[in-house]
Amino acid sequence: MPKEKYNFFDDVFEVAKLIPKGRVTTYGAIAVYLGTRISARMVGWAINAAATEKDVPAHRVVNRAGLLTGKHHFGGNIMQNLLEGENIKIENDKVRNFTELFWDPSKELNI
DNA sequence: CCCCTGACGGGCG
DNA sequence: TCGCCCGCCAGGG
Repeated sequence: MPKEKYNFFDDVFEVAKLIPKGRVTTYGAIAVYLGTRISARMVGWAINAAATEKDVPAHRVVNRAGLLTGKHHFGGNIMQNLLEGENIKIENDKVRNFTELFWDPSKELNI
């Protein structure tokens, strides 16, 4: 508990909360926003833990292809259901109009 | 210390 | 867009 080794966990956690409703982002975009020092894989690892322990809209985070890679971890079609509840169309486990719905933190937040 | 795995991404064809 | 290969970093056995 004295050691805060999960610093980047919290970083991903904050960024994920900033994702606007009805928008999606990618693991790589978050990694770049945090400084590239962490790989996109670590972002997925972190967001997984964050979503489990915190209330993070992890369903708005998909891979670069717009594929709902984490849907299996949500269980059933929970992830797809949440996205469709935000007017995001899902087709064949992929986000429809992904490029338009894509929300880049380092571009939109400009930090 | 070594090896494998993982919600990934980029390059190439 | 898809398939294949490689680099990325941390954790578990």
